[in-house]
Amino acid sequence: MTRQELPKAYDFKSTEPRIYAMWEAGDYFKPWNDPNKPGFDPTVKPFVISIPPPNVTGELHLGHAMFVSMEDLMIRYHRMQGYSTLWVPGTDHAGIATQLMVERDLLKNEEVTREELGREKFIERTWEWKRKYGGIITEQVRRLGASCDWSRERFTLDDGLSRAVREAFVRLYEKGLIYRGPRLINWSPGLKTAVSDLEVEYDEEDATLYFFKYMLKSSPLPPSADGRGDGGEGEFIPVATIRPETILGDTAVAVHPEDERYRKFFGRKAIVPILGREIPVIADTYVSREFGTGALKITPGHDANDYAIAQRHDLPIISILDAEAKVNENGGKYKGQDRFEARENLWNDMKAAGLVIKTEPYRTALPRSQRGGEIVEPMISTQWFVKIGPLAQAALAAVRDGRIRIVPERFEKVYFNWLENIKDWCISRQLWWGHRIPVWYCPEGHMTVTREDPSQCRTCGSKEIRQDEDVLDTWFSSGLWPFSTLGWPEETPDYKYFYPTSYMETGYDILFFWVARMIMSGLEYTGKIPFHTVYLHGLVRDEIGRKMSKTFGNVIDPLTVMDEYGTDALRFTLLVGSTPGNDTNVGVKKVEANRNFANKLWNAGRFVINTINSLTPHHLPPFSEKVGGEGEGRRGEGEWTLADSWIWARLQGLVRDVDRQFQNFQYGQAGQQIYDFIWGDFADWYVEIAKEQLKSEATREQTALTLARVLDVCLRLLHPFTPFVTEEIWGHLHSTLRDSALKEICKDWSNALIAARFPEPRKVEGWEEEKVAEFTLIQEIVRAIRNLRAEKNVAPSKRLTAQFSAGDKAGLLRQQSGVIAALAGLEAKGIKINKSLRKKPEDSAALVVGSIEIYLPLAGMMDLAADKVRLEKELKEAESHIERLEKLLSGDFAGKAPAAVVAKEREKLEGYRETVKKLKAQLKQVTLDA
RNA sequence: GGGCGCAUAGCUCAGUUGGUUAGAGCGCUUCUCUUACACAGAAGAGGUCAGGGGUUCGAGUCCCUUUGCGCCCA
Repeated sequence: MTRQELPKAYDFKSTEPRIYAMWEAGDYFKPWNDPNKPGFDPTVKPFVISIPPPNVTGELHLGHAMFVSMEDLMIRYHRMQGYSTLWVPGTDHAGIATQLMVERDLLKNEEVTREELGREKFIERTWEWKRKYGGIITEQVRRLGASCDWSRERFTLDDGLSRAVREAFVRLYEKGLIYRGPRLINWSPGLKTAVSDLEVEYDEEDATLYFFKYMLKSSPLPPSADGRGDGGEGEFIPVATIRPETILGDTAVAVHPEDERYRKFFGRKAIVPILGREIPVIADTYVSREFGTGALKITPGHDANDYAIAQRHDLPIISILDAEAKVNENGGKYKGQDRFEARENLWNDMKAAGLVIKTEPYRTALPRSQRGGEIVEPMISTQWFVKIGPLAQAALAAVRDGRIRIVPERFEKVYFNWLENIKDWCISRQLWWGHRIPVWYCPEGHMTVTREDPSQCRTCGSKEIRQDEDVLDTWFSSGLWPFSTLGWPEETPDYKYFYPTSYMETGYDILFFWVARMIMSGLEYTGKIPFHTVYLHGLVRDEIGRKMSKTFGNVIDPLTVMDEYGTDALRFTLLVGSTPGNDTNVGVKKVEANRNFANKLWNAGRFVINTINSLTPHHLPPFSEKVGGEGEGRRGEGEWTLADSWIWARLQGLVRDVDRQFQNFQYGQAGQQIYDFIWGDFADWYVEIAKEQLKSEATREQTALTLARVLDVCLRLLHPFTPFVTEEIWGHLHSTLRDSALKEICKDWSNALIAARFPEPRKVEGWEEEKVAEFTLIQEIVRAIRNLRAEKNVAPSKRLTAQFSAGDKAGLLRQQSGVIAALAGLEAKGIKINKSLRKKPEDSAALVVGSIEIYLPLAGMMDLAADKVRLEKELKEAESHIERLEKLLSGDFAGKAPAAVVAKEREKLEGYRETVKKLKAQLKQVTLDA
């Protein structure tokens, strides 16, 4: 049989698209138990994740790469465990972001604004845009290897999802949980829409604190004792503000009730500068006496705290700004001016009027629009709100009583804190791209709120109805995502079988925006939790922990990285470099290292495959009874070599560890351990020993068998992390095995690794510990010899002879002399192993490994002085260990620590005592020779 | 103001029921193109696990506290 040689380096470029196409064509991404197909078994437990839908017109960034990698890992792991697995993909219409994108494009290419175009035409154009660019992000998600069921892909503006949104809105309305009214909201003047509290960000910035005089109206009261406050002219309260233009909307000046400085002014009237309006001086404990001048101007129409004070004191509320944040008719002569322009002009006018005291630089947190970046203006505006209290209570209970688990746990506190202090949710947006609010008004002012578009007013029958102009917050529809994507409000087969979903995996930055709202919505509309586990990953930062930003220029483009190092390398970097809920720093150096790992695996695989290929069937002893059956794991007996037993024991230990890590969501740790095993144990040690074992007819086949089995398990373990390279190697391994003398071992393998079973932990059989200990001794011996060779600059090609004084380990060493010789560069025939040596070999350097002494003939390279230094150093170290252990064992430790732990330490002590004995003898010899 | 997180090798980070010689990658030093791999192999240097206190036979790991940095909420 002829096989084409596998290339020396793993070629991810040609492999990845081919493998992904194979998976898709093979329907591997679909749940094997499908409620829409014959033979469906409703008792089979599914595993379901809904993808956090990326912006439909967005482009892939590392945040996407992170969640796709993480969720694909979860999905592949569960799929390999046999769950009927569904990962629902889809995209979000992302109201503001998309609308801005299209507006910008229209302005740039056609010099037309959306207002000029008109609502209908603009929406049409946005759909066109979506059709043109909407596929880019999903293609990029595919490139990451995402094994989602593309036949179930959804979009938040789909007919079905739009129906879900309308159903949700109408239900809430009917329950009285949605209302409309004028409230103080956050207004984004750039976008000309209301935004929710969450969409406002606060950053410390340089600002100016303006100090001015609030003149008091002459008092009708009689003069006071100190002769001041006599109602005369010139009295004022000094006030400090960051936003002088809001003076135009002031309706009071507030001071602390116990503030002696201003006490005398209570009940007096102050005069609004320039406008001349009279406003009361009020007392409120909210005022901080320490801040500024201790007096606070109250602008209830443009400040949330002032609004609250105004409610308490029944103050009038004056709006002074319009939708573009320009001064309106309430601003007198400043009408029509931009808020910052008005600030300057008003201040100048006040200066001229002698009302100004001073200005000072000041640092404060300014509210900015998360999207537009401009300063958000609190304004009174008529908007739609969700009365969130009852929903929040249900959502709190679901996490409190454990129906929903948040990983890592500490985010539960954050979640509780937010929901306990939640405010009503402003859900209307003055945008065009989104779900239009399903409310119609007639000229009489009646509202009609229906699931189907009405043709007349429900109250008066008027046919002159018009729909509310606003659309809903995008997060309103995202909140329905886990069930709307499965068909809700219809009781579809998918909804009935796959809902509630299993995990919700996303970044902690949208815990409030999205996760909490999904939980509230899920409980409200479906009566069920939308998922039982929330896994939160951290943010991806650059290699030194800075947030990635285009303006800063430190953005790493995942597509470029994948072009350069392959998808698996990027995925492995993101998965292994992160711990739950913690931010992770990514640099291309790490990706490169993981590209190297993929190549290492590839080459180890290549070695195994070539080995199997070169087995000649007719030379083989009857082996099949060893191959199959339950006994295959028992590597501690019979013909298995020490290395065979060792690698098998280590592998089973790895499988147990990985299993445990996966249960605890420690994916990074699991990946790291698989990496260490493959590179450190399998490639560096077992493969090297296998080369020796393959030379001997007696051990050839069992070695090939072990190589194949260990590689197989490694590939299965690693597949959820690096699906492409593992699938590719496994495919070669599978086809090679099928045509080999070892075909028995792959008889129950699936066609593709993606559908293979994940390794399950086996019980320890009892022989493992001893074999691992024995092999560890061999490793120590080999390392000691290599070390000395390197120190003495012995050429790697130079084969040395060696004599061992091995005591009770002589048997083991004789048995393993071939391994030691091969790995340590010794001449196999030149190795002499005795229990003890009557006299020390001449011109030899001595090594001590525990109770074993090793003599290497290094005539001509001997440096007795250096040897003495080396031996003394080792002696000192061993003695310090003895001292430490003796102290330890003579203390309470021996009595209170578990027996096994104590025994282990005793054993160590014995080992060091042996070592010291040997070292001392060596030193004596060296001294004599010198 | 309230809450949370982080501080471990030159750099970036692992280290989850506390077990006694703290690990990896990158970087650094020396050697080697040994027929799986130079995207590699071998050897090596490098850490009082931020400071202090406590619990314990035993603390990087648990508790308290100080300092520095970051984040969230108000």
